[in-house]
Order: sequence, then C-alpha cells, then structure tokens
Amino acid sequence: MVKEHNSKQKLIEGMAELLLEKGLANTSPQDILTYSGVGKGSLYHHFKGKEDLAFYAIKYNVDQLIYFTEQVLATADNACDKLKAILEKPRNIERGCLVGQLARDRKIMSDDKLASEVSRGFEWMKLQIEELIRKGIKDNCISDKLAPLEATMLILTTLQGAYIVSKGLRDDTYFQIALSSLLKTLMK
Amino acid sequence: MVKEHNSKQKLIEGMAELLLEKGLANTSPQDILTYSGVGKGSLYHHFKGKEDLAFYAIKYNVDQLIYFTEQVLATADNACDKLKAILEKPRNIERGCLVGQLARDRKIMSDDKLASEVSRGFEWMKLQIEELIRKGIKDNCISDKLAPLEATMLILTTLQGAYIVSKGLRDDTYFQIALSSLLKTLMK
DNA sequence: GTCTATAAAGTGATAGAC
DNA sequence: GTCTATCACTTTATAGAC
Repeated sequence: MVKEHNSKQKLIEGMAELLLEKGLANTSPQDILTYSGVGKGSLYHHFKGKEDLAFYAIKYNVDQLIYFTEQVLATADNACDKLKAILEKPRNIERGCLVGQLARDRKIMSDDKLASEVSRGFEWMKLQIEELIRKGIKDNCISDKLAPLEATMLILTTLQGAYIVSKGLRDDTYFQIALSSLLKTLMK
Repeated sequence: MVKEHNSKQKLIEGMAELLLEKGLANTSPQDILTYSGVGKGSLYHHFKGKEDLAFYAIKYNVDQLIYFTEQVLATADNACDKLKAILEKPRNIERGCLVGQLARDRKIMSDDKLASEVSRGFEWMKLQIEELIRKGIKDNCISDKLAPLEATMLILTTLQGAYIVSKGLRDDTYFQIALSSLLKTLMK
C-alpha cells in the first residue's frame, strides 16, 4: 500500500526526518512547515500539536526500520549470512540509526507515549537478532561462548555505540572497526 | 585546588548538570538561573551567552570524567584489574556517560568549538583503554584475538551503546548484561 | 482541508540601578 | 559583580477567511 502524499502524510514524513536530524526539542513547528511546504493550519487541523505529530512520525520511523530490516534479512538464506547482512548493510552514520537516534532524544524518551513507540522498534530488533543467534549457534556458525541474549545485547550496544563513538572521536572509520571487531568475536 | 562556589562557578556546574539532563537545545537561560540560583545579570556578565557558558560547562564535565577515571584506575595494580574496574564501576544509567551524553547532543556536536571539547574527552578515554589493552595482552590476561585498537573500539562502543539500548528497551538490567558479555569475550 | 493573521508565552540578550 | 526591568525575537497555538 503506497500512501498518498497529502499534507498529512507530508507532515508525518517531514517530522520523521527532522526528528532524526535535529531532535524534538530543536524542531519548531515553523521548521516542520518549511520542510514540508504546507501551511500552519494543516498542522493543527490534522494533529493536536507538535508532540502529537511527533508520535505519528516516530511510528513512521519504527515502521520503516522494520520494513527495511525485513528487506535486508530476505537477501540471505541462513542465520549467519542474515546476521552479517544486518551488520554490514550501508548506514547513514551522520544521521544515525532510525530508532537509536530517537532513543537518544531526551524529550522523546521522557514522554511515555512517545517512548513506548521507540521501545516497540528496539524490542522488535532484539527479537529478530536473538532468533538469528539461536539459529546460528545451532547451525554451528556462531560461537556459543555467549548465550543468545548476551550476544544480542553485545550486538545492539555495539551498533548503537558505534554511532556515538565515531561522532565523539569525529572519525567515521571507527564505525567499521567496531562492527568488524564485533563480527570477529561472534563468528566461529 | 578546590574552586570557590561563586556565581561563575555555580553557573558552570549548573549548566554542566543541565547539559547531561536536558541537553543544550532544551536548556534555557531561565532554567540555568533557576537551577543555579543566580540572577540573569551574572550570566551575561561572566559569559558571552548560553553557548559560551556551555563551552565551560562541557570542559568541566570532560575534566570530571578524566579526574574520576584516574581515581578508578588508581584502585587497581595491573592492566586487567584496571580494565575490569572501569567496566564494573557504578554508573548513573539514567543520566548517561559524562561525555557520551554530550556526544549525543546534536546542538553541541554541530558547534565546532563545543564538539572539539567533547572529542578531547573521547580521545583521552581511547588512549587510556588502548594502553590498558596493550599491557593486558602482554600480561597474557586479555585475549589477543582482537588488535588493541579493535578491542578498544568494542569497549567504547559497547559502553556508549549500553546506555542507549537500556533506554530504548526501558530496562536497565540490559546494561549489565552487555558489559559482562563484553568482559567475557575480551578476557583470557 | 488549507491558508493567513493574530496572540499569549517563552527564549535569549541588554540596560541601567545598586 | 549582581540584580531587576525591559526588549526583540521565536515558539506554540488559535481564529477565521476561503
């Protein structure tokens, strides 16, 4: 189902992008309107306010994460290749992870309704990776030195941390070093 | 050298805390004044404006990180125990890492002067850990499966990511699981 | 459903008294 | 060096025309 790009959808997708780029606190209604090219009336006709729009924008980003990840998973046959595909897929380091960037936003995570939606994305990712690890251990391609939950946490944290560390050290090459080191320690 | 808590120092330390709690974009001059208990005149007498104060506050947080980490390092004798001490020291998960929280702040990292100060903290941490890994490999207590730089990146990213993932999954127990899994994979 | 005009509240900074 | 008063600007939201 392809969505029409009416004003409502333009606002949601514009806000989804701005939340990743600038964060909730630093995105003003005016920013949203300029970015989306619609008028102020539309915003307050379709949504109760900025935070209400943010909810649907976050939902959009989480749905995108799930959709894109399922696409990547479909490119490989076995658990090991699927895991590699996830870890090696091209990433927009500057912009950050579709859900990680939202989890890093204090204004989003201090609002229970918004935080729940972000958590939905994280929980989905956790389930997918944990399942892959289980299968990979059974298939004897992933080391069983760590329990599935342990390996899953190491993967999720390394991925999320890689964005921060390359930002903090202001050198994107560290992103790949972290991910390839992770693969080395996980694979048999 | 203990600093006097005059208005200038109160502003710096107040801003340092607010940057960790709320971020730069979401902290207003009024927030700073209320938190510090000083008047508006002092702020603009001692500093050029909000971002100027932010610079000194970031510097304060980075200096604190270095000071506290040196204290922790001094509690252990060998490289392996020092590394364990760093990874197992108690952390304020809700507030986040003293420098990681700053590196996650888009408003800070998009300002070159502020970002440089954050990078100083990251680069110091990278140097310390890389040195520990080198010694640990020589002492035969840390696995040499990963090169020192690789292990260092895995440590830094896991640490930073652990804050995000436990926030995203809204369950702090994942923080410890990630760190203990990391130790398991690094130690011989 | 979308736009422009308007307004209350908050932000960031300055002026001037003490 | 610190305070209060003030000001221009932005943010957030509403009203009402089309």
